[in-house]
Amino acid sequence: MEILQIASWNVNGWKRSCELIKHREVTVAQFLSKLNIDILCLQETKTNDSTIENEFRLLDAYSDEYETYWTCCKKKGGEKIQRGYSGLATYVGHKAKIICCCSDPFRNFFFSVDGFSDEDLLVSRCFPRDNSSVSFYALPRGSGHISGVVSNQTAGQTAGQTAGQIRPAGAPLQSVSDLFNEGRVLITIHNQFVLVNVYAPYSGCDYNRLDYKMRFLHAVRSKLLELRITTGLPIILVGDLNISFRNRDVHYLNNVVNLDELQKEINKVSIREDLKQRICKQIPLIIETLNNRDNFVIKKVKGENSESFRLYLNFNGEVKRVGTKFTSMEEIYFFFSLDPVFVEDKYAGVYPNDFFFFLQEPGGDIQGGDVRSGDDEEGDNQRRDNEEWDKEGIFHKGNDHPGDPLHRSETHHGNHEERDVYDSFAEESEQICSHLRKEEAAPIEDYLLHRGRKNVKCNLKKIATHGECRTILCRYSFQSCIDGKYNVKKANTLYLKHLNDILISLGTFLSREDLLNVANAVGHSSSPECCTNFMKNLICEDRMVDTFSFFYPFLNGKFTCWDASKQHRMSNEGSRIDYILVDFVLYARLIKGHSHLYASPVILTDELREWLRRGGGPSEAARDEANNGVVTDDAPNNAAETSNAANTGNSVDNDKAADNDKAADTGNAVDTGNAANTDNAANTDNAAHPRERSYLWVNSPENNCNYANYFNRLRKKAGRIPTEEEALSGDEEDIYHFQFKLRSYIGFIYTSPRLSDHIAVNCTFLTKAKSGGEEKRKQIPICFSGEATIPLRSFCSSAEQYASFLPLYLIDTPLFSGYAFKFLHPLHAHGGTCPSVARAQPHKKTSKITQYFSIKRGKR
DNA sequence: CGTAATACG
Repeated sequence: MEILQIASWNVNGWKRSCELIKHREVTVAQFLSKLNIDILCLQETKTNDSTIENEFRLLDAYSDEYETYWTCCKKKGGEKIQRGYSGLATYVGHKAKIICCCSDPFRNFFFSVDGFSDEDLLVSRCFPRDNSSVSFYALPRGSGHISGVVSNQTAGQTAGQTAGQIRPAGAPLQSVSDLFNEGRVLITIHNQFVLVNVYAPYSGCDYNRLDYKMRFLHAVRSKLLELRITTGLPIILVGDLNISFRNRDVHYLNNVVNLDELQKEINKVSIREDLKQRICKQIPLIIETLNNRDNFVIKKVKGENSESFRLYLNFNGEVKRVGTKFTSMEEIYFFFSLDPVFVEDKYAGVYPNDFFFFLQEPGGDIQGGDVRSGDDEEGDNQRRDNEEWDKEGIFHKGNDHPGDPLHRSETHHGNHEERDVYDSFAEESEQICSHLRKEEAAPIEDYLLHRGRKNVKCNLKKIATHGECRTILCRYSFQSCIDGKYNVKKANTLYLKHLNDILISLGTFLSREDLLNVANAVGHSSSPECCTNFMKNLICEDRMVDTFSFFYPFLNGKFTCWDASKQHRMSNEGSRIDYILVDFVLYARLIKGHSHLYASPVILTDELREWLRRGGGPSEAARDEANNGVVTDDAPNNAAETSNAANTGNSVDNDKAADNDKAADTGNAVDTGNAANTDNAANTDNAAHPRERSYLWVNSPENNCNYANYFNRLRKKAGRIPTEEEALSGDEEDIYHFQFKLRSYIGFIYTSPRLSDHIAVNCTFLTKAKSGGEEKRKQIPICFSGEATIPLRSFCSSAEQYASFLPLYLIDTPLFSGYAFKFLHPLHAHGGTCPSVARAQPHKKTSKITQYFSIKRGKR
């Protein structure tokens, strides 16, 4: 049973991290083989083209054991090239055979297209959570004109803006590709999936770049939609998304609590009755105090070389000091004022809230250029030259799809919503796929279109005739925010740590467990709602699986990133912003592995060391676990373990096993309302199943904290790289290598904080479906796009099933891609390169590398 | 505080 492990890691400068890794492992290849990583996706490499070319040895960019793909920041803010910023790399081992690669994903995306009308609409779907929508239009050949796109060269000449455009001078409407040019997306297409490596922009501590970030994210989402359609392959989206979407994805003290909600839902919080009453009594006073800034008394304290601020609050005449110290007045008001906080959307009116792309036969009037081989960078430029740029730059506001108002009510207790989605999909998908196999497409199509799924609008007349059209236009629209402002803090909300500060000053003392219980019951992520909604759309609407939270919905304290400047890794005060999301189709191939292992950040505490040495555990529980196949040897590659993992019901495609495991997780879950579970897991000496006890012990908050900072011990205060004399003690050596002994299938790889302020996240797949192989694939190749080799017409007539299901993409995305994936042949799989995406080559050991990376920097 | 170029996370 072949398995494939993918890891994603924000390395915060690959040059240095790589150097450190090589100091221990000699080569990156050895590091990868030690961790059984077949594909390593890196973010924040901070490299540039010339570094890759000139210092490829330093970066281990060339090896016999893998290929490497790179993208770098081209420029920032439309200005000069910023070197040493952002940048991605994907290291691909030979096992994960790559078909092609694209480092310029938005080159065929447009902000605006003219020459189509509502009558051309095939089908559209609105996603009410954030009012984003996807629409397909079937256009007669030759219609549809790219507009609103001004190349950089002509931008200066068209400075006199058309009426109706609010674009400030000096902010030319660029092409989509030119706007997202910071080396943040790297796509590799493999035999069985498309891998999208992403580094989402950081909003900035003052949310200065939230507008850019949201537009970037929506662009990525529209690219995912395009990739699903044009490749027929499922997507694996990995990387640093700079979003924590659940309350559990941020440290409990950094959860945001709504005071009204806390008051109303106090009974959901498992804390002592007297504490509940105390809190409920004090909330009105807190609200009253914080609502009037006259109650804020702020004192400036001069330090030796810095100043800090202290906060005193006037509680109805009683003045109490709150918290310790703060860095600024603004910070205090941001945290303690109950007013909502908004930030301006600087892009409002500058860029339209639409992304367009075409699906059509080659040689059409719009795309112009002929099909070229992937490594011909001129093709792109020629295509550009042939295009008729509309210098008016008119764009349309995406208001065609009035949907439900924003904000669907949602609870924040785990991710039940996502689970319901998965469950209902799995059932329905099975039914429909079996129907499809019998080639009875039409009734199913009718069924899907007519079953009244709301938010879907379709034009049945157009659908009936769209085979005659030769161009399909796809439009992704989004509502960036309301009234040109993003809400980054809601009214009546406080960080739990600040609420705690206030409660302390009022004489109410909550224990760590109490606070954790408050966070789990009514806490919210501190990411802005527009960001969490984006993630929820990926999961609930596009139905991707967040591999970590899906398998571990209730774990607390599992983070991928910590603020290095504040040494927060020591206290495990972090956030989970690095993800591996997969299209639902791949869900059945994920290897869950052993429950405590894919929580994985296993650290060598004395107890665990002893546990390992004995091959048993702190109890019969762990021994039981060990006998069950816990890896204690140094050769996690051995076949026995692999087949064990794959066949003993740990693989999720065995429904029964999955249910059992899920049940175990839920039973152990800390938010069962039992406060004792949370922090005292290790000590809980109840009658729980040994396996559960072991699980609780390994995943207790104490251990989480240990995991988080254990490798700090490797941190040497003196010198950047330990010299030979500083060679690590046997103990540390032990510890270092320990992380490679226990194999994690889905979870985290707790890399040393010396390497990066992020750790790596990983997940593992079976490369072949388990149950007796797949259904026989049809010899109908799927790959069509602006530069596809398959004319849409012939495609439609020979694969009318697939074509007729195109609209269903919107109605049931996983069904669509599941069908394509299961039954049709991706063109890429046998055709070598894929013309629609091949735009970059693996790094090669040659003196002239740069030519392969100058895709977007060619002449315009 | 660390990476990298003098900003950014």
